[in-house]
Formats: sequence, C-alpha cells, structure tokens
Amino acid sequence: MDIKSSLIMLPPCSHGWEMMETMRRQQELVMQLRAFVLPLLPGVIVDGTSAAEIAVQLFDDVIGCNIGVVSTLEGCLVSTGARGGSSGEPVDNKSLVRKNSCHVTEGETTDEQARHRSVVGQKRRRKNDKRSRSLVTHVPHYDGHQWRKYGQKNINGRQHPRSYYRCTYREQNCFATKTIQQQEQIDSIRRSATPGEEIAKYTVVYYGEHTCKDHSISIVQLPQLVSCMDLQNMEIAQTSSDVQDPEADLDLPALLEVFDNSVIDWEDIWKI
DNA sequence: TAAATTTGACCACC
DNA sequence: GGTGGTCAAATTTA
Repeated sequence: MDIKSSLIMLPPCSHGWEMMETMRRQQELVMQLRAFVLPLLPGVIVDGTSAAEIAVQLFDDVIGCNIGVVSTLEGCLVSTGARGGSSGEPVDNKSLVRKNSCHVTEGETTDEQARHRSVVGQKRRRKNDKRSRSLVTHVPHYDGHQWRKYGQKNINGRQHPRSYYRCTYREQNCFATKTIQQQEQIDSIRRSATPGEEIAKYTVVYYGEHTCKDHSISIVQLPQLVSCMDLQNMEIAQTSSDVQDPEADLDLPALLEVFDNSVIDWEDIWKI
C-alpha cells in the first residue's frame, strides 16, 4: 500500500483512528509473519547473502515504515483533537537506559567487579535511547533471534512483571537487549476478543543492534509446528502430547490468528 | 553436567 | 529514597 496515498485519503476523526488501529494490527501481523518465516530459511543463500539476513532487514524496514505512519497519524489526530485517549502501549521512556560498554575481565574477584562497575558505571539507566524500537505482539519470543533471560522485575503500577533478555551470543560482543512486558487487559483488547479467548499482548522493546553472526534461523523451533501444519490439523497439534511445546509460551492461537486474519486484513488494505 | 532460568542484591538515575 | 536495569549465585531443566 502506498503510504502517501493512505495519508492523502486519510478520513477525518474517527476513521483516522480506525486506520491507525489497522496499521497497528498490520504491525503485529508482520512481526508474527517474521517469526514464522525466519525459521524456514536455514542455510538459504541469495547472491552470497543469507536469505534470513535479507528477510530480517526487509521485515525491519516494513515495520519501520509502519511505525512511521502510525506516529504520523497519531500526531495528526492528536493535534486535531479527533479523539481522546492514547492507544497502544507507551514506551517506557523513563526507563530508557544507555548500555555502557563495560566488560569485566576474567579473573576479577567480586569486589574487583564491584569496584569496576562503580568506576565505569555499568548499571546506567538508558537515557532516551532513540535507537530503541518497541513492538506489540502476541509472540514476543519469536523474533528470529536467540535471547537469554537475565532478569525480571515487578514494575510499579504494572499488573505483570517485566522480563529482561540479552542476546545469547554476548561473548561475540553482541550487546543487543530487549524487555518484554505483558500488557494489561484493557477494554479495547477485551472488545476485540471473543469471550473466553483473550490473547495476551506483549510490549517488546529492543535496545541496540545485533552484531553477532546470524544465528537467527536454527534456534526458533517452529519446524515442529510446520510439520503439524502439513497435517492440516492445527487443533490436533495444539493438544497432542506428542508435539512438545518448544517454549511454554508459543502462542499457537496467535499464529492461527495470523492465518485467519491475514486474508481479511490484506483485502481491506488493498481496497484502500 | 552444561545451559538456562530465577531471584535477591546492587547500583545509577530521577 | 524510590524505581528500574543489571549482576551473579542458586536452582531448575534438558
């Protein structure tokens, strides 16, 4: 869809907000599609470059465009006072922390490490890091990279704890990190889900870029899911004890929702 | 047994 | 002093 065209055709007030919600929805779907596609490209090389690497770049570009459009729309709508209230999860700006490149050398004692930290200031809070990117998704763990959890905190005023992850390949000097925060079940979300099948949404905030080699493919364990899809019976896959849940929170309903909704959403978009 | 996760403590920032 | 990000020992899991 041509972004300029969509902006020109931006209808006033409430329709604008609907369009923004659609764009947000599109953002989620692209993330889920990304999580689904990346595992299917192991070892595929295109013109000497990893297909996965290209795919990641393309997905990031699409998401970047989407975020730009949403923020532009939001700015227009807010400035015109179209409708009160903010939608979507605000990024935790207060907690934007800049990572400090402090490395504790091997053999340092705990005291030495503590001293090292105090001198260099490792635990600095991120200060308005413009390089951070936030996304709202049903499948926060499937973004094509491998992460290791290093902390969890209860955040003031939040219903759910925030989890802290860093790239598994930190020894390769890859200092990418992300935080995952489950969203509260707000009214707008409740309305969009049918009773009894509310799907948890997560705000994922990424800090820094991955500098590690591309490990993104082999680690996401969706082949099991794909093989289940071959059976054309997702319900069986979801309940069968033969299919080990690769990670406890693999959100199969959310993935199904991608397939269910993708046709509808894309048709809507093309009508525009 | 190695790798991953949990959790209390520490520390910087507001 | 409160809060949020990180560390690292303890614990769990594969």
